[in-house]
Amino acid sequence: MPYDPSAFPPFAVTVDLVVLTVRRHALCALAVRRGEPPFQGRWALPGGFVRADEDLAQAAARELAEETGLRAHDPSVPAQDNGAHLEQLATYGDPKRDPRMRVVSVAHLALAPDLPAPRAGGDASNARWAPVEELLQQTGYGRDGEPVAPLAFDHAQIVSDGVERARSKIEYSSLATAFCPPQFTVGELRRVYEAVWGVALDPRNFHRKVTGTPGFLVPTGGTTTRQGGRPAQLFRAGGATLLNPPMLRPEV
Amino acid sequence: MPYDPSAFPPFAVTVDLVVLTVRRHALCALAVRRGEPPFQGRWALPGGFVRADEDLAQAAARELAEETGLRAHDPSVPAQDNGAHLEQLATYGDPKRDPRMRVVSVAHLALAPDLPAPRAGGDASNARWAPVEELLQQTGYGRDGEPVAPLAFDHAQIVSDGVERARSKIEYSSLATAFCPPQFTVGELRRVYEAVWGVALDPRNFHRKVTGTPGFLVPTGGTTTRQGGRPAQLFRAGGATLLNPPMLRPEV
DNA sequence: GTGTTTATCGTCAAGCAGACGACTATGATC
DNA sequence: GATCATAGTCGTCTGCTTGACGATAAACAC
Repeated sequence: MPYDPSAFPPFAVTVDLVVLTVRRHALCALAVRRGEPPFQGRWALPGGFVRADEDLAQAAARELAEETGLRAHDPSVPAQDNGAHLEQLATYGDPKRDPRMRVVSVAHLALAPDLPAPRAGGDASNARWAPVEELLQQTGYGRDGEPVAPLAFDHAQIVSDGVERARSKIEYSSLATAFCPPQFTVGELRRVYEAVWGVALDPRNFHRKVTGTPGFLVPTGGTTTRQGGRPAQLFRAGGATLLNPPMLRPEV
Repeated sequence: MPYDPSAFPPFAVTVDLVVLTVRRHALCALAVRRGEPPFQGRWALPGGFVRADEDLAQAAARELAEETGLRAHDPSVPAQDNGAHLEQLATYGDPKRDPRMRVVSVAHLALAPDLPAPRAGGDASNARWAPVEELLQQTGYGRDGEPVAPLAFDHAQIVSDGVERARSKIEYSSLATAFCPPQFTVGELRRVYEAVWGVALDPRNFHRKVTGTPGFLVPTGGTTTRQGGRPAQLFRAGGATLLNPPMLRPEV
Protein backbone atom coordinates (compact mmCIF):
# COMPACT_ATOMS: atom_id res chain seq x y z
CA MET A 1 0.00 0.00 0.00
CA PRO A 2 1.61 3.27 -1.04
CA TYR A 3 1.47 6.23 1.24
CA ASP A 4 -1.98 7.58 0.73
CA PRO A 5 -3.13 9.89 3.51
CA SER A 6 -6.70 9.69 2.34
CA ALA A 7 -6.72 5.96 3.01
CA PHE A 8 -7.03 6.37 6.75
CA PRO A 9 -8.80 8.82 9.02
CA PRO A 10 -6.51 11.20 10.90
CA PHE A 11 -6.42 10.99 14.68
CA ALA A 12 -5.02 13.19 17.37
CA VAL A 13 -2.94 11.18 19.85
CA THR A 14 -2.45 12.34 23.41
CA VAL A 15 -0.91 10.98 26.57
CA ASP A 16 -2.78 11.28 29.85
CA LEU A 17 -1.12 10.64 33.17
CA VAL A 18 -2.42 8.95 36.28
CA VAL A 19 0.17 10.12 38.80
CA LEU A 20 -0.34 8.36 42.10
CA THR A 21 1.23 9.09 45.45
CA VAL A 22 0.46 8.39 49.08
CA ARG A 23 -0.31 11.43 51.20
CA ARG A 24 -1.60 11.37 54.75
CA HIS A 25 -2.38 7.65 54.53
CA ALA A 26 -4.48 8.08 51.39
CA LEU A 27 -3.84 7.16 47.81
CA CYS A 28 -3.97 10.37 45.81
CA ALA A 29 -3.87 11.22 42.13
CA LEU A 30 -2.72 14.41 40.50
CA ALA A 31 -5.58 16.43 39.00
CA VAL A 32 -5.41 19.67 37.07
CA ARG A 33 -8.17 22.14 36.48
CA ARG A 34 -9.15 22.68 32.87
CA GLY A 35 -8.79 26.24 31.66
CA GLU A 36 -10.62 25.83 28.36
CA PRO A 37 -13.73 24.18 27.06
CA PRO A 38 -14.80 21.50 26.91
CA PHE A 39 -15.22 20.76 30.60
CA GLN A 40 -13.83 24.20 31.47
CA GLY A 41 -13.22 24.51 35.19
CA ARG A 42 -13.53 20.78 35.79
CA TRP A 43 -10.75 18.60 37.10
CA ALA A 44 -8.94 16.37 34.66
CA LEU A 45 -5.80 14.32 34.32
CA PRO A 46 -2.62 16.03 33.16
CA GLY A 47 -1.71 15.27 29.60
CA GLY A 48 -1.15 16.62 26.15
CA PHE A 49 -0.54 15.91 22.52
CA VAL A 50 2.18 13.58 21.41
CA ARG A 51 4.60 15.49 19.24
CA ALA A 52 5.46 14.46 15.72
CA ASP A 53 8.92 13.14 16.54
CA GLU A 54 8.19 11.71 19.96
CA ASP A 55 7.78 8.20 21.23
CA LEU A 56 4.80 7.56 23.51
CA ALA A 57 7.00 6.96 26.54
CA GLN A 58 8.95 10.12 25.81
CA ALA A 59 5.76 12.12 25.59
CA ALA A 60 4.58 10.72 28.90
CA ALA A 61 7.92 11.48 30.55
CA ARG A 62 7.84 15.00 29.19
CA GLU A 63 4.35 15.64 30.49
CA LEU A 64 5.30 14.18 33.85
CA ALA A 65 8.28 16.49 34.11
CA GLU A 66 6.21 19.49 33.06
CA GLU A 67 3.52 18.83 35.62
CA THR A 68 5.51 17.59 38.60
CA GLY A 69 9.19 18.17 37.94
CA LEU A 70 9.73 14.43 38.31
CA ARG A 71 12.07 12.66 36.03
CA ALA A 72 10.82 9.31 34.86
CA HIS A 73 12.84 6.39 36.02
CA ASP A 74 13.98 4.54 32.94
CA PRO A 75 13.38 0.88 33.75
CA SER A 76 16.25 -0.14 31.49
CA VAL A 77 18.65 1.64 33.84
CA PRO A 78 18.69 -0.36 37.04
CA ALA A 79 20.46 2.37 38.98
CA GLN A 80 18.14 3.54 41.69
CA ASP A 81 17.72 7.21 41.11
CA ASN A 82 15.05 9.43 42.50
CA GLY A 83 12.84 9.23 39.44
CA ALA A 84 9.25 8.12 39.40
CA HIS A 85 8.06 4.83 38.05
CA LEU A 86 6.32 5.30 34.71
CA GLU A 87 4.58 2.68 32.64
CA GLN A 88 1.98 2.54 29.94
CA LEU A 89 -1.49 1.86 31.29
CA ALA A 90 -4.03 1.54 28.48
CA THR A 91 -5.37 3.36 25.46
CA TYR A 92 -8.75 4.99 25.22
CA GLY A 93 -10.25 5.71 21.85
CA ASP A 94 -14.01 5.96 21.98
CA PRO A 95 -15.06 8.10 19.00
CA LYS A 96 -17.07 10.38 21.28
CA ARG A 97 -14.67 10.69 24.17
CA ASP A 98 -13.64 14.19 23.09
CA PRO A 99 -16.47 16.27 21.61
CA ARG A 100 -14.11 18.31 19.48
CA MET A 101 -12.42 15.67 17.40
CA ARG A 102 -11.21 12.12 17.25
CA VAL A 103 -8.64 11.73 20.00
CA VAL A 104 -6.92 8.55 21.07
CA SER A 105 -5.31 8.85 24.46
CA VAL A 106 -2.52 6.58 25.60
CA ALA A 107 -2.80 6.68 29.37
CA HIS A 108 0.29 6.18 31.50
CA LEU A 109 0.62 5.34 35.15
CA ALA A 110 3.23 7.07 37.30
CA LEU A 111 4.01 6.25 40.92
CA ALA A 112 5.81 8.88 42.94
CA PRO A 113 6.89 9.45 46.52
CA ASP A 114 5.08 12.10 48.49
CA LEU A 115 5.98 15.40 46.89
CA PRO A 116 5.87 19.04 47.73
CA ALA A 117 2.85 20.93 46.50
CA PRO A 118 2.03 20.30 42.88
CA ARG A 119 2.43 22.90 40.22
CA ALA A 120 0.69 23.33 36.92
CA GLY A 121 2.42 26.01 34.99
CA GLY A 122 3.26 27.62 38.32
CA ASP A 123 -0.35 28.08 39.31
CA ALA A 124 -0.93 25.97 42.38
CA SER A 125 -4.68 26.51 42.43
CA ASN A 126 -4.94 24.66 39.16
CA ALA A 127 -3.34 21.44 40.37
CA ARG A 128 -3.90 19.31 43.41
CA TRP A 129 -3.45 15.87 44.88
CA ALA A 130 -6.91 14.44 45.23
CA PRO A 131 -7.73 11.23 47.12
CA VAL A 132 -8.75 8.71 44.54
CA GLU A 133 -12.02 7.84 46.30
CA GLU A 134 -12.97 11.47 45.96
CA LEU A 135 -12.12 11.49 42.25
CA LEU A 136 -14.00 8.31 41.61
CA GLN A 137 -17.25 9.08 43.34
CA GLN A 138 -19.56 10.33 40.66
CA THR A 139 -20.96 13.21 42.67
CA GLY A 140 -21.22 14.53 46.20
CA TYR A 141 -18.95 16.53 48.43
CA GLY A 142 -15.26 16.17 49.09
CA ARG A 143 -13.63 16.12 52.48
CA ASP A 144 -13.40 19.90 52.51
CA GLY A 145 -17.10 20.31 51.75
CA GLU A 146 -16.47 21.49 48.23
CA PRO A 147 -18.89 19.92 45.78
CA VAL A 148 -17.27 17.26 43.70
CA ALA A 149 -17.87 17.23 39.97
CA PRO A 150 -16.98 14.19 37.94
CA LEU A 151 -13.68 14.26 36.13
CA ALA A 152 -13.61 15.54 32.58
CA PHE A 153 -13.79 13.26 29.54
CA ASP A 154 -13.45 9.57 30.44
CA HIS A 155 -10.81 10.35 33.03
CA ALA A 156 -12.70 8.71 35.87
CA GLN A 157 -12.43 5.43 34.01
CA ILE A 158 -8.73 6.02 33.43
CA VAL A 159 -8.10 6.78 37.09
CA SER A 160 -10.06 3.70 38.06
CA ASP A 161 -7.99 1.53 35.73
CA GLY A 162 -4.76 3.07 36.99
CA VAL A 163 -5.66 2.52 40.62
CA GLU A 164 -6.61 -1.06 39.92
CA ARG A 165 -3.31 -1.59 38.12
CA ALA A 166 -1.37 -0.17 41.05
CA ARG A 167 -3.33 -2.22 43.56
CA SER A 168 -2.71 -5.47 41.77
CA LYS A 169 0.85 -4.75 40.79
CA ILE A 170 2.19 -4.13 44.28
CA GLU A 171 0.99 -7.62 45.11
CA TYR A 172 3.53 -9.41 43.01
CA SER A 173 6.22 -6.80 42.45
CA SER A 174 8.36 -4.49 44.49
CA LEU A 175 6.62 -1.50 42.96
CA ALA A 176 5.36 -0.23 46.31
CA THR A 177 8.85 1.11 46.91
CA ALA A 178 8.18 3.62 44.12
CA PHE A 179 5.87 5.40 46.56
CA CYS A 180 8.67 5.68 49.13
CA PRO A 181 11.61 8.05 49.40
CA PRO A 182 15.01 6.64 48.52
CA GLN A 183 15.45 5.42 52.06
CA PHE A 184 12.49 4.17 54.03
CA THR A 185 11.52 1.94 56.91
CA VAL A 186 9.49 -1.23 56.91
CA GLY A 187 6.68 0.65 58.62
CA GLU A 188 6.64 3.31 55.94
CA LEU A 189 6.46 0.64 53.28
CA ARG A 190 3.65 -1.05 55.16
CA ARG A 191 1.69 2.18 55.31
CA VAL A 192 2.01 2.41 51.54
CA TYR A 193 0.38 -0.98 51.16
CA GLU A 194 -2.29 -0.03 53.65
CA ALA A 195 -3.09 3.20 51.84
CA VAL A 196 -3.14 1.66 48.37
CA TRP A 197 -5.22 -1.32 49.39
CA GLY A 198 -7.28 0.46 52.01
CA VAL A 199 -6.73 -2.26 54.58
CA ALA A 200 -4.79 -2.72 57.82
CA LEU A 201 -1.90 -5.16 57.77
CA ASP A 202 -0.32 -6.90 60.70
CA PRO A 203 3.01 -5.14 61.33
CA ARG A 204 4.74 -8.31 62.51
CA ASN A 205 3.73 -10.51 59.63
CA PHE A 206 4.45 -7.73 57.17
CA HIS A 207 7.90 -7.25 58.64
CA ARG A 208 8.64 -10.96 58.40
CA LYS A 209 7.41 -11.10 54.83
CA VAL A 210 9.33 -8.17 53.37
CA THR A 211 12.56 -8.78 55.25
CA GLY A 212 12.39 -12.46 54.40
CA THR A 213 12.04 -11.96 50.65
CA PRO A 214 15.53 -11.99 49.13
CA GLY A 215 16.37 -8.92 47.07
CA PHE A 216 13.33 -6.90 48.07
CA LEU A 217 14.94 -4.68 50.70
CA VAL A 218 18.57 -3.77 51.27
CA PRO A 219 19.50 -2.33 54.68
CA THR A 220 21.43 0.89 54.42
CA GLY A 221 22.74 0.69 57.97
CA GLY A 222 21.03 3.86 59.16
CA THR A 223 18.06 4.22 61.41
CA THR A 224 15.42 6.87 61.83
CA THR A 225 12.82 7.91 64.36
CA ARG A 226 10.89 10.19 62.03
CA GLN A 227 7.77 8.13 62.60
CA GLY A 228 8.14 8.26 66.40
CA GLY A 229 8.65 5.26 68.60
CA ARG A 230 11.60 2.97 68.54
CA PRO A 231 14.19 3.75 65.88
CA ALA A 232 13.60 1.77 62.71
CA GLN A 233 16.12 0.40 60.28
CA LEU A 234 16.38 2.20 56.97
CA PHE A 235 16.25 0.28 53.72
CA ARG A 236 16.43 1.00 50.06
CA ALA A 237 14.75 -0.97 47.29
CA GLY A 238 16.67 -4.08 46.29
CA GLY A 239 17.12 -5.27 42.75
CA ALA A 240 14.26 -7.78 42.84
CA THR A 241 11.27 -6.62 40.84
CA LEU A 242 9.10 -9.73 41.10
CA LEU A 243 7.93 -11.00 44.46
CA ASN A 244 7.59 -14.73 44.68
CA PRO A 245 5.54 -15.70 46.53
CA PRO A 246 3.47 -12.55 46.22
CA MET A 247 2.26 -10.30 48.98
CA LEU A 248 -1.29 -11.40 49.63
CA ARG A 249 -4.01 -8.80 49.65
CA PRO A 250 -6.44 -9.63 52.43
CA GLU A 251 -9.92 -10.46 51.25
CA VAL A 252 -13.02 -8.44 52.07
CA MET B 1 -8.20 25.47 23.20
CA PRO B 2 -10.52 25.75 20.22
CA TYR B 3 -10.55 23.07 17.58
CA ASP B 4 -7.45 23.80 15.60
CA PRO B 5 -6.28 20.87 13.52
CA SER B 6 -2.92 22.49 12.99
CA ALA B 7 -2.28 22.38 16.72
CA PHE B 8 -1.47 18.68 16.70
CA PRO B 9 0.22 16.33 14.29
CA PRO B 10 -2.07 13.82 12.57
CA PHE B 11 -1.55 10.14 13.27
CA ALA B 12 -2.79 6.97 11.68
CA VAL B 13 -4.19 4.58 14.27
CA THR B 14 -4.27 0.85 13.68
CA VAL B 15 -5.10 -2.25 15.66
CA ASP B 16 -2.83 -5.25 15.49
CA LEU B 17 -3.85 -8.64 16.80
CA VAL B 18 -1.90 -11.27 18.66
CA VAL B 19 -4.20 -14.25 18.25
CA LEU B 20 -2.95 -17.16 20.30
CA THR B 21 -4.04 -20.75 20.28
CA VAL B 22 -2.64 -24.10 21.32
CA ARG B 23 -1.99 -26.54 18.50
CA ARG B 24 -0.19 -29.82 18.83
CA HIS B 25 1.09 -28.96 22.31
CA ALA B 26 2.59 -25.67 21.13
CA LEU B 27 1.54 -22.10 21.69
CA CYS B 28 0.92 -20.60 18.25
CA ALA B 29 0.13 -17.14 16.97
CA LEU B 30 -1.67 -16.18 13.82
CA ALA B 31 0.62 -14.62 11.21
CA VAL B 32 -0.27 -13.23 7.80
CA ARG B 33 2.02 -12.66 4.86
CA ARG B 34 2.34 -9.10 3.73
CA GLY B 35 1.34 -8.47 0.14
CA GLU B 36 2.65 -4.94 -0.16
CA PRO B 37 5.73 -3.00 0.82
CA PRO B 38 7.14 -2.32 3.25
CA PHE B 39 8.20 -5.77 4.40
CA GLN B 40 6.51 -7.32 1.36
CA GLY B 41 6.44 -11.10 1.61
CA ARG B 42 7.35 -11.09 5.28
CA TRP B 43 5.11 -12.40 8.04
CA ALA B 44 3.26 -9.91 10.19
CA LEU B 45 0.41 -9.71 12.63
CA PRO B 46 -3.10 -9.24 11.29
CA GLY B 47 -4.43 -5.75 11.72
CA GLY B 48 -5.68 -2.65 10.05
CA PHE B 49 -6.74 0.93 10.36
CA VAL B 50 -9.27 2.01 12.93
CA ARG B 51 -12.23 3.52 11.15
CA ALA B 52 -13.47 7.01 11.82
CA ASP B 53 -16.55 5.95 13.76
CA GLU B 54 -15.14 2.91 15.50
CA ASP B 55 -14.05 2.24 19.04
CA LEU B 56 -10.71 0.50 19.49
CA ALA B 57 -12.32 -2.67 20.80
CA GLN B 58 -14.76 -2.67 17.91
CA ALA B 59 -11.95 -2.35 15.43
CA ALA B 60 -10.09 -5.23 17.05
CA ALA B 61 -13.21 -7.39 17.05
CA ARG B 62 -13.83 -6.56 13.39
CA GLU B 63 -10.28 -7.49 12.41
CA LEU B 64 -10.51 -10.69 14.42
CA ALA B 65 -13.69 -11.67 12.64
CA GLU B 66 -12.24 -10.83 9.25
CA GLU B 67 -9.12 -12.89 9.82
CA THR B 68 -10.45 -15.86 11.71
CA GLY B 69 -14.22 -15.81 11.64
CA LEU B 70 -14.19 -15.69 15.43
CA ARG B 71 -16.61 -13.51 17.25
CA ALA B 72 -15.11 -11.69 20.18
CA HIS B 73 -16.51 -12.66 23.51
CA ASP B 74 -17.88 -9.53 25.09
CA PRO B 75 -16.69 -9.67 28.70
CA SER B 76 -19.74 -7.70 29.82
CA VAL B 77 -21.93 -10.61 28.75
CA PRO B 78 -21.19 -13.45 31.13
CA ALA B 79 -22.99 -15.99 28.97
CA GLN B 80 -20.46 -18.54 27.80
CA ASP B 81 -20.60 -18.44 24.07
CA ASN B 82 -18.06 -19.78 21.68
CA GLY B 83 -16.36 -16.45 21.16
CA ALA B 84 -12.71 -15.75 21.69
CA HIS B 85 -11.30 -13.76 24.56
CA LEU B 86 -10.18 -10.34 23.38
CA GLU B 87 -8.43 -7.69 25.42
CA GLN B 88 -6.29 -4.69 24.80
CA LEU B 89 -2.59 -5.44 25.11
CA ALA B 90 -0.49 -2.29 24.68
CA THR B 91 0.11 0.56 22.29
CA TYR B 92 3.17 1.01 20.15
CA GLY B 93 4.04 4.40 18.79
CA ASP B 94 7.69 4.74 17.98
CA PRO B 95 7.96 7.48 15.32
CA LYS B 96 9.97 5.17 13.08
CA ARG B 97 8.03 1.96 13.53
CA ASP B 98 6.40 2.38 10.12
CA PRO B 99 8.67 3.87 7.47
CA ARG B 100 5.75 5.36 5.55
CA MET B 101 4.13 7.57 8.12
CA ARG B 102 3.39 8.09 11.76
CA VAL B 103 1.36 5.11 12.89
CA VAL B 104 0.26 4.31 16.40
CA SER B 105 -0.83 0.72 16.79
CA VAL B 106 -3.10 -0.43 19.59
CA ALA B 107 -2.27 -4.10 19.93
CA HIS B 108 -4.88 -6.52 21.19
CA LEU B 109 -4.54 -10.02 22.52
CA ALA B 110 -6.99 -12.73 21.52
CA LEU B 111 -7.09 -16.26 22.90
CA ALA B 112 -8.90 -18.88 20.88
CA PRO B 113 -9.47 -22.63 20.97
CA ASP B 114 -7.76 -24.71 18.35
CA LEU B 115 -9.33 -23.75 15.05
CA PRO B 116 -9.59 -25.12 11.58
CA ALA B 117 -7.09 -23.80 9.10
CA PRO B 118 -6.73 -20.04 9.12
CA ARG B 119 -7.87 -17.90 6.29
CA ALA B 120 -6.76 -14.49 5.17
CA GLY B 121 -9.14 -13.25 2.56
CA GLY B 122 -9.65 -16.85 1.57
CA ASP B 123 -6.03 -17.40 0.67
CA ALA B 124 -4.66 -20.00 3.05
CA SER B 125 -1.07 -19.64 1.93
CA ASN B 126 -1.06 -16.10 3.27
CA ALA B 127 -2.03 -16.99 6.81
CA ARG B 128 -0.73 -19.58 9.24
CA TRP B 129 -0.48 -20.59 12.84
CA ALA B 130 3.15 -20.25 13.76
CA PRO B 131 4.68 -21.53 17.00
CA VAL B 132 5.63 -18.48 18.98
CA GLU B 133 9.22 -19.62 19.55
CA GLU B 134 9.60 -19.71 15.80
CA LEU B 135 8.20 -16.21 15.44
CA LEU B 136 10.36 -14.85 18.19
CA GLN B 137 13.71 -16.21 17.16
CA GLN B 138 15.38 -13.48 15.21
CA THR B 139 16.67 -15.68 12.45
CA GLY B 140 17.27 -19.32 11.57
CA TYR B 141 15.10 -22.11 10.26
CA GLY B 142 11.64 -23.20 11.29
CA ARG B 143 10.56 -26.74 12.01
CA ASP B 144 9.81 -27.36 8.36
CA GLY B 145 13.25 -26.21 7.28
CA GLU B 146 11.94 -23.02 5.76
CA PRO B 147 14.18 -20.07 6.60
CA VAL B 148 12.64 -17.80 9.18
CA ALA B 149 12.69 -14.07 8.66
CA PRO B 150 11.92 -11.74 11.51
CA LEU B 151 8.41 -10.42 11.71
CA ALA B 152 7.64 -7.12 10.00
CA PHE B 153 7.67 -3.79 11.83
CA ASP B 154 7.96 -4.18 15.61
CA HIS B 155 5.65 -7.17 15.57
CA ALA B 156 8.16 -9.46 17.26
CA GLN B 157 8.04 -7.18 20.27
CA ILE B 158 4.26 -7.18 20.19
CA VAL B 159 4.11 -10.98 20.02
CA SER B 160 6.58 -11.19 22.86
CA ASP B 161 4.49 -8.87 25.00
CA GLY B 162 1.33 -10.76 24.16
CA VAL B 163 2.84 -14.11 25.02
CA GLU B 164 4.14 -12.78 28.28
CA ARG B 165 0.71 -11.36 29.08
CA ALA B 166 -0.93 -14.70 28.37
CA ARG B 167 1.68 -16.59 30.39
CA SER B 168 1.23 -14.45 33.44
CA LYS B 169 -2.51 -14.06 33.17
CA ILE B 170 -3.35 -17.75 33.22
CA GLU B 171 -1.56 -17.87 36.55
CA TYR B 172 -4.13 -15.90 38.46
CA SER B 173 -7.21 -16.09 36.25
CA SER B 174 -9.31 -18.72 34.58
CA LEU B 175 -8.27 -17.44 31.17
CA ALA B 176 -6.68 -20.73 30.17
CA THR B 177 -10.20 -21.99 29.51
CA ALA B 178 -10.32 -19.55 26.58
CA PHE B 179 -7.94 -21.91 24.78
CA CYS B 180 -10.30 -24.83 25.29
CA PRO B 181 -13.46 -25.86 23.48
CA PRO B 182 -16.75 -25.24 25.30
CA GLN B 183 -16.44 -28.58 27.06
CA PHE B 184 -13.07 -29.93 28.04
CA THR B 185 -11.37 -32.29 30.46
CA VAL B 186 -8.93 -31.53 33.23
CA GLY B 187 -6.19 -33.11 31.18
CA GLU B 188 -6.92 -30.89 28.19
CA LEU B 189 -6.78 -27.86 30.42
CA ARG B 190 -3.50 -29.06 31.88
CA ARG B 191 -2.02 -29.45 28.42
CA VAL B 192 -2.96 -25.83 27.76
CA TYR B 193 -0.95 -24.72 30.76
CA GLU B 194 1.91 -26.95 29.72
CA ALA B 195 1.96 -25.56 26.20
CA VAL B 196 1.69 -21.93 27.25
CA TRP B 197 4.30 -22.19 29.96
CA GLY B 198 6.45 -24.76 28.22
CA VAL B 199 6.71 -26.94 31.32
CA ALA B 200 5.39 -30.28 32.50
CA LEU B 201 2.89 -30.24 35.34
CA ASP B 202 2.05 -33.05 37.70
CA PRO B 203 -1.35 -34.38 36.59
CA ARG B 204 -2.41 -35.28 40.13
CA ASN B 205 -1.56 -31.98 41.73
CA PHE B 206 -3.05 -30.09 38.81
CA HIS B 207 -6.25 -32.07 39.08
CA ARG B 208 -6.47 -31.36 42.80
CA LYS B 209 -5.82 -27.68 42.28
CA VAL B 210 -8.35 -26.95 39.55
CA THR B 211 -11.11 -29.12 40.91
CA GLY B 212 -10.57 -27.69 44.37
CA THR B 213 -10.89 -24.07 43.32
CA PRO B 214 -14.54 -23.05 43.68
CA GLY B 215 -16.12 -21.62 40.56
CA PHE B 216 -13.28 -22.52 38.23
CA LEU B 217 -14.75 -25.64 36.67
CA VAL B 218 -18.33 -26.83 36.44
CA PRO B 219 -18.89 -30.50 35.62
CA THR B 220 -21.28 -31.00 32.75
CA GLY B 221 -22.00 -34.61 33.63
CA GLY B 222 -20.59 -36.03 30.42
CA THR B 223 -17.38 -37.89 29.88
CA THR B 224 -15.09 -38.38 26.94
CA THR B 225 -12.32 -40.66 25.86
CA ARG B 226 -11.09 -38.49 23.01
CA GLN B 227 -7.67 -38.31 24.61
CA GLY B 228 -7.48 -42.09 25.03
CA GLY B 229 -7.20 -43.88 28.33
CA ARG B 230 -9.75 -43.83 31.06
CA PRO B 231 -12.83 -41.69 30.36
CA ALA B 232 -12.47 -38.20 31.75
CA GLN B 233 -15.11 -35.94 33.17
CA LEU B 234 -16.13 -33.01 31.00
CA PHE B 235 -16.25 -29.52 32.43
CA ARG B 236 -17.09 -26.07 31.27
CA ALA B 237 -15.61 -22.85 32.56
CA GLY B 238 -17.21 -21.64 35.77
CA GLY B 239 -18.03 -18.07 36.55
CA ALA B 240 -14.88 -17.39 38.54
CA THR B 241 -12.41 -15.23 36.67
CA LEU B 242 -9.82 -14.74 39.40
CA LEU B 243 -7.97 -17.67 40.88
CA ASN B 244 -7.11 -17.28 44.50
CA PRO B 245 -4.68 -18.66 45.37
CA PRO B 246 -3.13 -18.55 41.91
CA MET B 247 -1.83 -21.42 39.88
CA LEU B 248 1.91 -21.41 40.48
CA ARG B 249 4.19 -21.45 37.51
CA PRO B 250 7.15 -23.73 38.28
CA GLU B 251 10.47 -21.94 38.44
CA VAL B 252 13.37 -22.54 36.11
C1' DG C 1 -5.64 -61.50 29.27
C1' DT C 2 -1.78 -58.20 29.09
C1' DG C 3 0.07 -53.94 28.35
C1' DT C 4 -0.53 -48.98 27.59
C1' DT C 5 -2.64 -44.80 28.32
C1' DT C 6 -5.02 -41.41 30.84
C1' DA C 7 -7.80 -40.12 34.90
C1' DT C 8 -8.51 -39.80 39.73
C1' DC C 9 -7.86 -40.45 44.77
C1' DG C 10 -4.79 -40.46 48.80
C1' DT C 11 -0.68 -39.70 51.75
C1' DC C 12 3.07 -37.25 53.60
C1' DA C 13 6.43 -33.62 54.59
C1' DA C 14 7.93 -28.87 53.92
C1' DG C 15 6.81 -24.19 53.63
C1' DC C 16 4.08 -20.16 54.17
C1' DA C 17 0.42 -17.23 56.14
C1' DG C 18 -2.48 -15.44 59.78
C1' DA C 19 -3.16 -14.70 64.71
C1' DC C 20 -0.96 -13.03 68.40
C1' DG C 21 2.36 -12.82 72.66
C1' DA C 22 6.54 -10.64 74.19
C1' DC C 23 10.15 -7.50 74.31
C1' DT C 24 12.84 -3.16 72.82
C1' DA C 25 13.93 1.59 72.16
C1' DT C 26 12.68 6.01 71.40
C1' DG C 27 9.93 10.64 72.58
C1' DA C 28 6.23 12.85 75.39
C1' DT C 29 4.17 13.87 79.78
C1' DC C 30 3.85 14.39 84.50
C1' DG D 1 13.40 10.64 86.39
C1' DA D 2 9.28 7.57 86.29
C1' DT D 3 5.58 6.57 83.46
C1' DC D 4 3.16 6.25 79.23
C1' DA D 5 2.37 6.02 74.38
C1' DT D 6 4.22 4.76 70.08
C1' DA D 7 6.46 2.08 66.77
C1' DG D 8 9.70 -1.66 65.68
C1' DT D 9 11.38 -6.42 65.97
C1' DC D 10 11.62 -11.33 67.27
C1' DG D 11 9.11 -15.76 68.25
C1' DT D 12 5.55 -19.26 68.50
C1' DC D 13 1.76 -21.93 67.04
C1' DT D 14 -1.79 -23.63 63.94
C1' DG D 15 -3.88 -24.44 59.62
C1' DC D 16 -3.61 -24.50 54.74
C1' DT D 17 -1.29 -25.21 50.31
C1' DT D 18 2.10 -27.19 47.72
C1' DG D 19 5.17 -30.57 45.62
C1' DA D 20 6.53 -35.37 45.33
C1' DC D 21 4.77 -39.59 44.54
C1' DG D 22 2.16 -44.24 45.49
C1' DA D 23 -2.00 -46.57 44.20
C1' DT D 24 -6.16 -47.57 41.79
C1' DA D 25 -9.65 -47.13 37.88
C1' DA D 26 -11.36 -47.44 33.27
C1' DA D 27 -10.86 -47.27 28.66
C1' DC D 28 -8.26 -49.17 24.08
C1' DA D 29 -4.80 -52.15 21.37
C1' DC D 30 -2.98 -56.51 20.64
